[in-house]
Amino acid sequence: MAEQNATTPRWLNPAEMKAWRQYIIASRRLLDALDEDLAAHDLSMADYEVLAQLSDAPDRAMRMSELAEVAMISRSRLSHRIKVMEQAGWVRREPCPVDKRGSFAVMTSKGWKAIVAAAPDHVESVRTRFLDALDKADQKALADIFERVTERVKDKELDK
Amino acid sequence: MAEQNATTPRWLNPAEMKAWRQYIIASRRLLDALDEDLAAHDLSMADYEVLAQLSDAPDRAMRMSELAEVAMISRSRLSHRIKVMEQAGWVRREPCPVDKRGSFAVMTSKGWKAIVAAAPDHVESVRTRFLDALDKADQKALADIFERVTERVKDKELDK
DNA sequence: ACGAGATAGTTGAATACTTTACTAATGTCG
DNA sequence: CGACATTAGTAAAGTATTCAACTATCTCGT
Repeated sequence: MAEQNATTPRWLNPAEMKAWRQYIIASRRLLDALDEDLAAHDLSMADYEVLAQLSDAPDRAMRMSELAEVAMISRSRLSHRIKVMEQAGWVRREPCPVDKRGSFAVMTSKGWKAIVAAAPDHVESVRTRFLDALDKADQKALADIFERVTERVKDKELDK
Repeated sequence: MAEQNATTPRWLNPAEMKAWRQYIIASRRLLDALDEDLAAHDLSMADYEVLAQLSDAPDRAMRMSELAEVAMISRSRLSHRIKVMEQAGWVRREPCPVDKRGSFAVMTSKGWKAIVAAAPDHVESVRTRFLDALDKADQKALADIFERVTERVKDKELDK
């Protein structure tokens, strides 16, 4: 249960409200737009992230749990997605010899082709829809701000 | 189909990469955390947004299409959500007398109580997890940046 | 006034995701 | 060693969301 805010809540002042609303609205639009762009390659942002992480791993193989972790999705969800990626021929599973409970997701050459085909368009989307709106100072400011946000979110995570 | 990037793609340089990754990762964590916080009130971010928008409308009533628009979800999705909110007794539908195709979503007093109960906790979440990481200059910088992002995304939307 | 197209809203089916529970294997601590 | 808790991964069931019709109404040009 959330803590009781017994005291009068401190509503957002106009500047806070503007920062929050602009951020949250732009982010939704941006993410939707990036998803639309990726749809041309039959990918969602989540699937792209899974494949991108996998393609960066040694031998383009990764344990399921670790892949779920770095792609920031649940194990169950990853399991489902890998099932459909397997059907698409982009990935196959291999048992882990060391830990017999475990299994690897391994990217196939077809999967590699898929990510290589999608990546340039995706990067270009990120540029034209997001990065091009930022000068160098903005890049730095954003990186710093969201690094702090990550810290805060993580901290609060712990004390629950 | 996406435009062909026939030329060598311009990959992200380290500063660009950092801004993008910090932003995207922090945002996912943040949104997940806010959703978790709202779960204490049986709400998702999307449902909260629907109710918040509705509670701000004159007579706490709004046409379905307009509500979908401002809450940034599809009409179909809104239709489904309103069905469950109706079951929860938070909202009821009323036919529009002027346009007989149309209908209003109207917030009930029970729905009002629900949003009034959730809002202070939610605002507090937004503060502690996000706004508290920003000083006044950051607030301004963020608002400006994401205003530009919204413009860019909207512009590209048009030329497709 | 009327017919072609647009709009509002909903629905059912398909797909995606979450939750919960389960198996099998591993770690751990007396 | 050997019970007990923990971890890896999956799967079934339940819920949510998208997609593709579909109905009813409205708009507009002629």
